[in-house]
Amino acid sequence: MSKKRVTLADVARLAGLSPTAASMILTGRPDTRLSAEAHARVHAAALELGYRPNLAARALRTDKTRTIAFISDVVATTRFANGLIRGTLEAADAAGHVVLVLETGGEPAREVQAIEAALDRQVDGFIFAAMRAREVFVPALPAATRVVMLNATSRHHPVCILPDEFEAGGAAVRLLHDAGIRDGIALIGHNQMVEQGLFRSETVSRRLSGIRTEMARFGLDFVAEESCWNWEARNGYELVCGLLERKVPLTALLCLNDRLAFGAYQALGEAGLRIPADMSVVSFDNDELAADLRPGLTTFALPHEEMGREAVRLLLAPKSELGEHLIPMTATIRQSIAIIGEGRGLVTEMPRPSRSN
Amino acid sequence: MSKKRVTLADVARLAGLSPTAASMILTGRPDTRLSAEAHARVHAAALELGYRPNLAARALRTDKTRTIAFISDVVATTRFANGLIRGTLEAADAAGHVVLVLETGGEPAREVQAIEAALDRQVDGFIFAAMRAREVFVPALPAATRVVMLNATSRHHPVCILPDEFEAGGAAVRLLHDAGIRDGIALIGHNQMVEQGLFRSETVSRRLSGIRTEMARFGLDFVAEESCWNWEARNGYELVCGLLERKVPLTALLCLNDRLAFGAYQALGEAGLRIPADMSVVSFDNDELAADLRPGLTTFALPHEEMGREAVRLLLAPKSELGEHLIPMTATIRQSIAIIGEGRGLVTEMPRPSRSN
DNA sequence: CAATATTGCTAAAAGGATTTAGCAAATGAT
DNA sequence: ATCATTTGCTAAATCCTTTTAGCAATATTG
Repeated sequence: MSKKRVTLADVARLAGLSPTAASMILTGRPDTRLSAEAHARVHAAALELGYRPNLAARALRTDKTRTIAFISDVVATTRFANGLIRGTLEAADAAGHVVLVLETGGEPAREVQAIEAALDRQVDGFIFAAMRAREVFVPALPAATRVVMLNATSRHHPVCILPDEFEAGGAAVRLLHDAGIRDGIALIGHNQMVEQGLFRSETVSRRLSGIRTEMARFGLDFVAEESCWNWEARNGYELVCGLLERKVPLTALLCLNDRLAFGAYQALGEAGLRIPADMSVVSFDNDELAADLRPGLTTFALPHEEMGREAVRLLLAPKSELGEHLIPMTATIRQSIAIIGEGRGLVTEMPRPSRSN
Repeated sequence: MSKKRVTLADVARLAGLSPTAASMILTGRPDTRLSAEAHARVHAAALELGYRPNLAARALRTDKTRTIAFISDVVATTRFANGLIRGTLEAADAAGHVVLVLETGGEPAREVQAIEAALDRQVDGFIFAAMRAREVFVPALPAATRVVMLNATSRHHPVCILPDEFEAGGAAVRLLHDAGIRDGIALIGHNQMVEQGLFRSETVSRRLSGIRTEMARFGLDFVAEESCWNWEARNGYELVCGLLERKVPLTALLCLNDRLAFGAYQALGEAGLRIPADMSVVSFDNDELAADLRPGLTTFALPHEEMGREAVRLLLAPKSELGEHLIPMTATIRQSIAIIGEGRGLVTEMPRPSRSN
């Protein structure tokens, strides 16, 4: 009938024991010498009263909150890197932790604020996530703070998680090669600066490096390398229109992301070319879009969800496992490549939640 | 040099005052009678030591954490309702609060767990969000708990925020009417069950109701009402292919979401029909997709971001403002309607973050 | 049997803030 | 000069849990 919260003292009283005993039993201390009967009485009392420990009080004493701070530029608030947060939430939940999500828009001032807000709340660790894999500036933190960089790197925090772009780049080339394609392959979205790792994501330069390495291994050459700065649908459209106008002999398009590929689809459609009969297309990201295109787009997914899960695992691991953790990118095979050889890394498509409003 | 946290006692000591005084001054109590000099000394000391209050300790005493629980089915982890969380984070940040994000996948068991995890951490209030606006089951909560339903409703929690679908439905019809279109309007995605509010989102039934009311007001009739259960691109494609086969005389397609519209684009494209010259299209959602289509799709955006902000405002408002809070949906005018009259509610398109990996 | 170990449990302190009750000095009223 | 207020500040209690140190009773050992 009383409106107050049930406290540990209440449980102890009902069990006829001291709060000390109740605490030891409920927190499952190993070395305690309390009787089996005491255990039973305390657990029964806790159940009967519906006891829930006050985590603020516990945090005050133990400095542990079972709370993780997820600090990102725009991960939670754009659709792009959504899997990162999905994986993080899922793994945190499984580990009995909870996630404080803070977005900074990449602004250093807000970043500092976010970190302070999290520190004030005694979080157990930090995950710094970035929408595009990149070096992220992390303001100074207390020495012992546990930190994992997710889809990001940092000079001061060596534990980081990245997609294995080099391998995926090679795999994309293999997919075309296995399909019997030898000539007329165009690279869509190449950019000198990016390739040299000067701008944007460091990982994309690895993707390109993987592509070139594998092309060389097979003795293949690009018939064209179309460069652009942004990777939007419009850019893909314009680049492919250009190629068609110049009558470059094309067999396959290796697009650096799905939006470029979407633009390519539009250009090819308007030119009356059929995919994959007249042209094969392969791409990266596995955007939601890729499944809706006609025909479905074969593309290498960024393993965001898996990366998020791994971030939580590393953050809560007993000792930190330093270094880069590369997560494999798997191909989702659809119908955009005229497959002659057998597909590798084939993944059946996952059902997605459908939407109605 | 010491590694320990700076505590209020340290500040008080440095200022030559009691912790009581320091607390009163730093929390900015109004009625205190402490001297101006004392204020100055305490603030100076806090600054010098870099004092940050321990929120766990404060929470223990005051039961306030400046933390909000955002509990949703799949909002944070799908791209669809992303704006909800963006708006929430933004407004919470502005109000000096922090957001605990918990996803339940809509499973009642996980919902209960999530609520308990949040209650254990003494959150100041709950926002229950749903991907599609719908009645959400909320497990019992302590009586005084502050709750806002976001894009959702609940029998027990009267404060809710919904998009103004009725109005938007009418506005979509007006857009076509203003463009001089009188005949050959097809409704794509109609569904009897949805319209009666029996399934899915309650708000979509309002959207349909707004559409029909406005059609009636103008004395217009649909030339066809194509029904389907899912609202994916493939459904739009199939429905429009069907209409074309049956040679229904079409002028405009009123699609119930952008994915259906995307499918319609594909079907029209394959049939060699041009938008908007041969066919106007209008739709709902303002999916990212809508901007990438050729031509750009005119569509009514779900005001998710604004809704998220409003949720925080209502949650933290001094007294709860009961009832439904309808947020207007604004049209983003692109090129998919042959505009003859003048466009209303025209919104220039916002730049979106571009993406490269 | 006396000395020692073990068992089963508890009192009290600690963690860091807020808040209630109240003290001493200065000021004002009579 | 005396009593009542006001001013400026503080001691101590409180929130709830964990943890250290240790007590009393029983069991074991020499």
